[in-house]
Amino acid sequence: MAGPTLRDVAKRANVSIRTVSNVVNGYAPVSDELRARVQVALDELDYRPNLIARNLKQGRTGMIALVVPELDVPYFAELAREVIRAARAQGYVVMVDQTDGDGDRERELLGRDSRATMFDGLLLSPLSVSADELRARAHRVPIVLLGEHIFNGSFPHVAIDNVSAARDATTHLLELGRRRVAAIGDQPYATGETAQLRTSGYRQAHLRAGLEVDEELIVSTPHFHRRLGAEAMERLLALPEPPDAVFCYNDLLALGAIRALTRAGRRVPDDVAVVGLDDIEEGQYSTPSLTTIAPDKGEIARRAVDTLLESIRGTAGAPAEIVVPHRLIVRESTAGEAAPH
Amino acid sequence: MAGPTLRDVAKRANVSIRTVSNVVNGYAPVSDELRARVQVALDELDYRPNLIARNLKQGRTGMIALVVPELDVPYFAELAREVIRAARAQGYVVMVDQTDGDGDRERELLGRDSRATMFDGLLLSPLSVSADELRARAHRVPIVLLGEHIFNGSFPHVAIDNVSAARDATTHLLELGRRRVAAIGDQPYATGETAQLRTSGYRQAHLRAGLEVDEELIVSTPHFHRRLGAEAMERLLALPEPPDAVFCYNDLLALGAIRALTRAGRRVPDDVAVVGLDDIEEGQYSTPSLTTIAPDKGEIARRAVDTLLESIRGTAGAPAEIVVPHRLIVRESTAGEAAPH
DNA sequence: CATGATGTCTGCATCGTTGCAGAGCCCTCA
DNA sequence: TGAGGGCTCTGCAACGATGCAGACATCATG
Repeated sequence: MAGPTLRDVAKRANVSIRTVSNVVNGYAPVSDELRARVQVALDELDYRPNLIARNLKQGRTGMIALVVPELDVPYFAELAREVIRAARAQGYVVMVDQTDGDGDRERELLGRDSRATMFDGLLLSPLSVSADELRARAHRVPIVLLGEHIFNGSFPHVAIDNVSAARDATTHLLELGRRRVAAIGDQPYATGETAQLRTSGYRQAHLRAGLEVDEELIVSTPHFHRRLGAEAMERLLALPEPPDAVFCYNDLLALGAIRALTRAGRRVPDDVAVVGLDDIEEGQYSTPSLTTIAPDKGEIARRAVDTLLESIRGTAGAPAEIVVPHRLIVRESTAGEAAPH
Repeated sequence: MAGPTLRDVAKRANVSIRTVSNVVNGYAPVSDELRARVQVALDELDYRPNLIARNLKQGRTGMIALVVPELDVPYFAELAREVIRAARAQGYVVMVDQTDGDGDRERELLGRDSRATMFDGLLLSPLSVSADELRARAHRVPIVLLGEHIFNGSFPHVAIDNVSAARDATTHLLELGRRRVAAIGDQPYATGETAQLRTSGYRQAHLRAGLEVDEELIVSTPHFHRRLGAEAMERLLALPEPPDAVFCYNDLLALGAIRALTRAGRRVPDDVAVVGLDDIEEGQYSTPSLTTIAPDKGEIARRAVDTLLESIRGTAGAPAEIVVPHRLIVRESTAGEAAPH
């Protein structure tokens, strides 16, 4: 199973190992005659360089790791795709790992026996590891954080402006004339920082419109999955005064909410308008199609990869908070008029 | 940036490098006193083993690569999740790469300078590389193929029985009393082997029901994406005698088709019933929810990983065609009665 | 002709780890 | 007492590649 090594090729071509290496890499000048002879031997043996050995010698692997909670959450899958593409453009490959949203697994990744040393850098989308834990554990591998707002000067961090994104979504609903706008996805505990930022934006929108927030309309969910969106919506529909619009903290929640509305016989957007966040492809094809806040995923991936590579090459400045643009995309789930009350 | 090595720890604890290694790995017996001293040095320096060096020495990396066409296609994302999980259960990590459905990229992966040598094995879901090409290029790395039917004895291959899956889907529609059942997703050219198997199952179902296939109702699509499903459906609706049911070769096509139907004002399933294939999570929450053929993805992942590891460990038998079960899941998109013509 | 510059090619050391063979030491038992 | 065995611990070589310094031959130059 083990392939031929430089030594084998060298023996066959009757030259030194070093010369074969030079031919393979084109490093040093080699005469045409020798080069040809070596090339023949390379071909005959079908030599492939052992990248592990090369990596050991050079102290780098050309691999970065992307760690996300769940790969089958469309947002992360789409982001992963962009990251892989951005890394490839810079000559790096990406190893994708998922933590299943499990804090222990996230910590394990930073632990003593982790495979982190195999990578030149880490792109991390943490769910429950705190910045302090990260700082305590991650010494030697450059890290860039994605999405979650646990930045405190220790690590570069790439994300959209969550507050203004949520504000834009909510304002859109208020401008449609909706007056009971619910919010699905708050997470009022330590690791729910992103969710809290979005709640903050939701409140700001009301404040600016001179409206009160009905606290009953803010529903928490431990995760951002379809099922929880549907359940939260059902609870909202059971209120004495149900909402006429919902801002969901991601598209999956929104799709779940729409599902619950449809099942309950409510029309979207006529009875209840729905806005999501993430702009996953699915939202373009759902019925009704989904109005959403679209983060620029390509830009997130590129900035994250670029920042990580700078850090790897040692050309990085101080860790920065990088804010990537987002925009509102209006589709059917909010396109109609509000039904008269 | 470079961390402490065994040598550094050894120097500090005043023992040999080998003893430190023994403590780290627990290989050989070490007296309690020495062990304690070494442990202190390990902790003080925060030693982490250099996995690249370990890999070089041991000739294995503990990494396998999973190569799929597109990671943001839900089926592949869900499969990737299962593969990562199955591999982790066996102590392996998975590097996910995508080829963007690009044959050249698939070939590049097998080429001289590929990173394939970094992996103990390859899980490949090829789109356009043929078995012959694979055989010619992939010598030393164990390979297991997923999904596509290019098996010819050279490589182990894990997939569902595509013919019977398609037959089951089509039969379900026929048994509902539908009589003009369309098929979306045929690919009548060299690299469309899987699609052709499904077309074959579609025909078999008609044959067994004693019905003719109207060739006009079989629509080809170069890819399996939502947009193409919608476009294909529009073409079918434009026929003088449009279908009253559609079997789509994957769920994305089906969701696109449903979208086109809804937009055209047709009711699903009343006017047109729709069946997909893959059982992606999205289909459970779409409106209407999607009847589909569900491959056992967990089983596919486990069998593929197990087979690959056997091959890596050299305990494999002859390459086998492994068939994984599937089942029909009936949801709203076919649950109703056909509308009277 | 001596000198140095240039162009090829080579051998040795090294990356950080583990496999292997064996050195000491202490204890047991004939 | 001394041979044998078990327990710890160590040093050397090796995995397969590249960095570096230098050997050797050739050639131009003063």
